[in-house]
Amino acid sequence: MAIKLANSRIAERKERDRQARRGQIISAARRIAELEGWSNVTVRRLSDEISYSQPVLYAHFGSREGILTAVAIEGFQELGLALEQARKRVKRGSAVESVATGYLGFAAASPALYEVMFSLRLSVPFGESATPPELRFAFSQILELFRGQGSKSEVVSEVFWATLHGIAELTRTRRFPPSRQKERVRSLVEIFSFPGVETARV
Amino acid sequence: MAIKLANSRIAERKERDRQARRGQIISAARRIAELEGWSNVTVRRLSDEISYSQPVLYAHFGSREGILTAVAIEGFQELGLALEQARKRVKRGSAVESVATGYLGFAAASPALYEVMFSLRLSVPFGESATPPELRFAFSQILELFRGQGSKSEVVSEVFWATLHGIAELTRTRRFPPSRQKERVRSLVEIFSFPGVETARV
DNA sequence: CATAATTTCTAGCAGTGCTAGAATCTGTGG
DNA sequence: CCACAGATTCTAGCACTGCTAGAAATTATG
Repeated sequence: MAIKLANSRIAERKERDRQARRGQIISAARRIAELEGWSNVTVRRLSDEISYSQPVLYAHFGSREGILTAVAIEGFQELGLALEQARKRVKRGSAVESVATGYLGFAAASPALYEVMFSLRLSVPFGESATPPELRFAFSQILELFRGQGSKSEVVSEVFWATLHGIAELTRTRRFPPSRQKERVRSLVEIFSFPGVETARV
Repeated sequence: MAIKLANSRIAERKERDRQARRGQIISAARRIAELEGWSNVTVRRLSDEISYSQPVLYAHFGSREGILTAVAIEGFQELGLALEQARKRVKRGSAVESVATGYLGFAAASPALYEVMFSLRLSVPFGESATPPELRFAFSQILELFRGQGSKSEVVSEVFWATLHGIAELTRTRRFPPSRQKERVRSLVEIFSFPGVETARV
């Protein structure tokens, strides 16, 4: 018994170390990507940053794409939380406006993170069951906004999300000048304010 | 004089050959990208396809990215023409609907082309004067749709474009199931039909 | 035809993602 | 404390990438 307990403690410690290293890799990847772009996130570079050899990274993530996917999922987690906050504690204006601002703020604050979340196409369609729960959670925050729209709510949510994504992407890739962003949000909020949506203004 | 004329004829022929080869490269790149993805569009592969060595490609485009940029610009040209057609000969429904359908049809028909048009960020912001005219032309087709909106027309056009781009991207990267696309377009058209926009239905 | 100019190719560099097999380190029995 | 078994980590290398200097071949001209 004592042996088994000692064993499990060692196993736990190993697992902790493992998770810590995993976190280091992901965080190094995010940092480099945000500062120097994803093309500079190479396996060799990451292995230097965490002072391990390359095969260690492959033991963790299987491939370079596996690393990017892990970062992307972390990003969806954070986006979901940000949208949840924006929706729940609406300070001024409508919930739609709050979520829109939160979404675009997220994309603008971490452009490389946002890029990896949407540039690499996960193999599984969003509608299916194998979709990462982090992605579902983030989208559910938008769905919640248009709950009162009956059967249309899902389609309206999709179009709203598409608009936010479009603005984020066209801003990130410099097709939109950043100067008019506030006016875009105003226009977007106006467009997506139907009866039944929480649009009460203070 | 006769010599000079002969000279210029030779020069012309060389220029023709040059342009033909340029076209071959671009078209090979498009074909491979559409069939096997952009990661399979390598300089070596292209040089094989056109039966020339690699340095010839660099003489034409300077870099791999130069090739992709040339393809992207060709794409904007075609998108602009497609939108112009969609806007001018509106068969049934509103011009907004026609342009939306045309836009999404273009993106769905040539996903790799659409990808390269927006994934690689050209260095120059869209608003500035150095923007490729092909891109300006394409956007002007959308601007034309909301001409009657006064000072808001530019912002509304941007948001409309963003929505189309968002739907196209989220569909391409499998976040949206393709099944509901018609409903999305219907919802989008409803949302963007203000007074003053050509919304006359047959 | 010989020479000059242009075009094209060969061969190679430095870097990439990835992996097989060697080396090392860790925990456990005596 | 030591020797061994198993897990962990590293070294060294493959096949590929974008790109380019200098050699070779082709073309046009006196």
